[in-house]
Amino acid sequence: MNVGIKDIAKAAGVSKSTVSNALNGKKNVSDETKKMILDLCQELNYYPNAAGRSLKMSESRAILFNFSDFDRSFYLKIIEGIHDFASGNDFDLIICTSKSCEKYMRNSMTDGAIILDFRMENETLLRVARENYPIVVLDRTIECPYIESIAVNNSAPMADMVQGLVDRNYRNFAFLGGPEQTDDNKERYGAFLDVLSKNSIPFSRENYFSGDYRERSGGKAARIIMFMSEKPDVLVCANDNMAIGAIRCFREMGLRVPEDIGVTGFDDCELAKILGLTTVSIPNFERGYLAARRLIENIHGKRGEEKLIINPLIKWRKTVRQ
Amino acid sequence: MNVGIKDIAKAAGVSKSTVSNALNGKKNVSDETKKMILDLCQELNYYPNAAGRSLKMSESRAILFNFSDFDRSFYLKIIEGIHDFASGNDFDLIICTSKSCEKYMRNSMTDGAIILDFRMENETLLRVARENYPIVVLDRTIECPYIESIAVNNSAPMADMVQGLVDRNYRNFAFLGGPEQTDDNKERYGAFLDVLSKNSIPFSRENYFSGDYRERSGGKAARIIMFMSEKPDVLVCANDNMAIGAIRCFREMGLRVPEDIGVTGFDDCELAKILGLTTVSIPNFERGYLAARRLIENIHGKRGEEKLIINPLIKWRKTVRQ
DNA sequence: TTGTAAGCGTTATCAA
DNA sequence: TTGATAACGCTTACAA
Repeated sequence: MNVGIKDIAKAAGVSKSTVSNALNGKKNVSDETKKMILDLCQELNYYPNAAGRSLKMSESRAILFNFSDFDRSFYLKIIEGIHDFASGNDFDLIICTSKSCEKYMRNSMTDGAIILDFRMENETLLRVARENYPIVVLDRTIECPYIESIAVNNSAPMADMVQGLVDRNYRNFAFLGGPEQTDDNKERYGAFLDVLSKNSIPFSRENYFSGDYRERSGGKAARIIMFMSEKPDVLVCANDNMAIGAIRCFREMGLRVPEDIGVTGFDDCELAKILGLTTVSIPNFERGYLAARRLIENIHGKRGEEKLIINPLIKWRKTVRQ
Repeated sequence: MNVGIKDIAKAAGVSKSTVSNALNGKKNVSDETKKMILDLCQELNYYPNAAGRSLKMSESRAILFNFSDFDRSFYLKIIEGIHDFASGNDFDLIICTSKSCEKYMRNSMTDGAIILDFRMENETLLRVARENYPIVVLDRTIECPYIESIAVNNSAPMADMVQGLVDRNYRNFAFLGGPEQTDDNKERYGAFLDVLSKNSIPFSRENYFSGDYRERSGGKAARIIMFMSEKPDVLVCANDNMAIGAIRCFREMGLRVPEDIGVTGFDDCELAKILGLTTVSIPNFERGYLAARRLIENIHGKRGEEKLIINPLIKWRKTVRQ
């Protein structure tokens, strides 16, 4: 149906092997024949079928990136970082958004994968990762020789930020968490609790709200807070999107930020900059770039580097009082 | 290296065909054998190799999306729309960011493609599109039975918006264009010129600035405008990102928007909402959704539907005077 | 320098 | 209900 290697062979009056050799720059083919074949490929508009090729070769010079949350625009920055390193190193990038991602990790179309999807299960990754299919995870840590992680240090900056809030005289804290199984959320919440307890500030579980990292769940929490008799004076959110949702909702309902209530986020997305949200800034382009570099090093057989940890900075802006 | 169908066959003591039949739900295999095979697949952690399969089948139930501009976060919305329809119809979505995209359009890993990348050449698309590889383009129109387009009506809303500016008593216009070869830009600029000429408002080519749709080029244009002796009273931008870049720069340099100069965009991205940018609102989730629907209809052989044109609305916000 | 033939992991056809 | 075999498009020994 499509023009294939054998069509070229026929048209050129040579064998398939010769065409293959010519195309792959092997030296056992005369310049004359080679030129003829190359011209013919152009003319007949031939393009090698990668399925056939990678079936045979089991290497593809391509990597896979998996994500599935479209609410968070920092994914674009990560993708850009991955793309940047990969294409600079002559690797293609394929992005997969579905759970059927497992299929693409096993089909010899890619040589390794970068995962940033909390719905992806550890078990799946452990099943798939192997000598010649390394994986880099961006949102967790997994003990496995073929899985590396580029971790973001969540605890330290969250602790510093909460301490900063205490120093700014906030005393009645609320926390809006993300999906509870995620390491991100655990670490952020853990650091938050630690600092409060270190400062002997009580925290009641009633002031914990459960969200899903999406803007909508920020609004939901804000609406509940509006009806609390004793309102918290600051809402610490496990990510920016929820913080933004909360701020919008507070303002719509007439609560001023930061005068009536402070709000903080985590991520430093585009909107955070614009809105002046106090938050923790994760360098996402760099994160993607480093992930791609690690993965490709692994694909080339370089193993056992030490775990990379990225240390984000706090951006004090105007959604908390000075 | 990976466990394959023949390993299962061997372990089960049956033939490859039987395993294949069992896995693909064919009815010519006894319940007993089937269960045994399925259990074995679980246990041995077998996963069919998609390269092998699609080589044989030349259909993959997957579609390809191509883009390459990471500055524009509306891509995420489009991806979400595509993903939504595709996964609802049991198609996988693969996203490709590089020019090597052509490779993936030809490798039988996908059944069709959606293109939104102005660097992709028409010629390439014409070469690739065929009976069983339909394409949907989102940023242009191509005459070809296998290429459909979901177009955004650029002219009408741009014309209405510029007329609205005239009605608001703006008289000295500047225009910041995108990449000049793109249809988007041509139509937006064309409509802009039309309305001015209809209103007998002169427009000098000196007031045309050339950009690349990225934020940075908005800043560049703004800086030039700052040094013009006779400043325009409104800057019409071919997209939001450039408008945002321009506004930031104006404000940094002490020019007030809209008091000293009006600014308009095109897209209605997230930031536009926050910043109160007057712009044209393109429904991107829907655009992606419709593109996926069209593409999958085409894959199923449904051809010759009429061209879809999306009509965006104008959002009058606060970067122009009332 | 070129060609022949085997094999990568599947599915489809047809015979048992 | 099952199994043997050919085929998909490609690369690669190895033979010519």
